[in-house]
Amino acid sequence: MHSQFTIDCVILSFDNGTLQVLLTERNEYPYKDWWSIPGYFVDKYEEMEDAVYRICHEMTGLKNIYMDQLAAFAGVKRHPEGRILTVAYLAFVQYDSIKSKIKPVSTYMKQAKWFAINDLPDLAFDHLEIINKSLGRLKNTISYSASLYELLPEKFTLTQLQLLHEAILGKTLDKRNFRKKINTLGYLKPLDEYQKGVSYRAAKLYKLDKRKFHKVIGQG
Amino acid sequence: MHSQFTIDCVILSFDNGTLQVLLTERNEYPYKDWWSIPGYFVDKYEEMEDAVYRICHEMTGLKNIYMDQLAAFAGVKRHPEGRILTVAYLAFVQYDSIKSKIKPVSTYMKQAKWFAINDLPDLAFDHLEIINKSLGRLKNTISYSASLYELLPEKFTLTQLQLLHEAILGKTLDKRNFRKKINTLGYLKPLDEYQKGVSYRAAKLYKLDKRKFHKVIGQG
DNA sequence: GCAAAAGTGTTGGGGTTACACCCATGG
DNA sequence: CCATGGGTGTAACCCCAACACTTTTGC
Repeated sequence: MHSQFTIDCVILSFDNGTLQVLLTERNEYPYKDWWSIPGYFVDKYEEMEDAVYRICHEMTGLKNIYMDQLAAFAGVKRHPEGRILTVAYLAFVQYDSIKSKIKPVSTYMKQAKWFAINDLPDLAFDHLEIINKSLGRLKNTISYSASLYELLPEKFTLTQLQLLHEAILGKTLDKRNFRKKINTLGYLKPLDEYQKGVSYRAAKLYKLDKRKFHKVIGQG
Repeated sequence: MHSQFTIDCVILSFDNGTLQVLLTERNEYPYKDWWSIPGYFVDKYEEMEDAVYRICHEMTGLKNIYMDQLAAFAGVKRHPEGRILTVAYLAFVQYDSIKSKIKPVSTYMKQAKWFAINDLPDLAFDHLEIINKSLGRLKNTISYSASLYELLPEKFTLTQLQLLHEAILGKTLDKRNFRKKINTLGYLKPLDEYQKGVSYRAAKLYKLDKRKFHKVIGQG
């Protein structure tokens, strides 16, 4: 028995210099065979915080990802079978580590697939609007949120981090200034490891020092 | 005929150096005779943007105030008669100009009254949580939002503006630095008018130049 | 004249911007 | 040896924080 509202999850990632969003192909009416952001009805006695994890898992196969509430959407005509309110959530995940795990558990979705944010298919319901709202949120919370680093591999190069910032902000940044700033932040740990398999000078790898991050951000 | 979700309005104001929130005394069960933030059910075919104005007017007598969506709240136990999701909205209004107009239109509320944010009565439902979330939002959006100035009279002194910032940020600010910063903003218009009825040097009055505000903020 | 708040500048430090070349690696 | 991205410093400027006294007014 479920309630009369749904949860939809905007799951963003970063690959190839562009932001990616995880979409699912619907296997049920309405909007059968359309791409949509993963979502479903909340159970009657289920807290939203629990529902969002369950639904994300059932629709995409992904587990244990951290989601933030984005907004409620309740346009009278957003759902063809009568108004259904949805609460949208936003999550960041790193592309590579979960690539192979993406597969709907529920038969409600046929498949799940990444799409570049600039090259989306037609979307079910008002899901385009929801995605656009997510991008605005991302722009505002950049650099205040550890979850930004969920978008990158655990070990990343400074160039990857810069490309991510550029993709979010929609403008190019100066390499030297970017690195200077990164240094002053104090919560990026340089590793004694380097990129592999590239046909040019291998870049140093870094990782987020979560301890220090929370110390620094907690105060600022 | 209404839907199965409600809208609740956090209406903030500023008077006497402290933030104030407008609460309504409930005249119906559940939580009859309790103080609550004004809210009610959305009609089945009513857009949220319309509902929020209607509900605000019916419960408080206030019209034409601008509201922003804050978040959805849907705790299983938040409503004693079964889970009811609410979408909370946030508005700022200036205290003096609407003091006399505050009176519920609907009999669903007995009265509406301002409370200092630091001295709230027990509240119905999860309304305390909703108010606390509003204050967090206010802190984050300070100085980016023209609606901040809805909290002040149309003509205000720089000291009033400073006290408002201090109330929101929860710390004192340096007078000279504050004024210097205000000057650089470029969207506060000094008037050729002064405070009246004070027993000390009368302060110059200012008002927000909305034209310039949108020019400046639109770019930054 | 006194109480109460208005109004006003300067300095030092920290952060941001603009800008260009050499280095290491794989093919 | 060439193509590709990795990595590095300095100077000008702007913004922010710290700090105290004089002015105006009503009573």
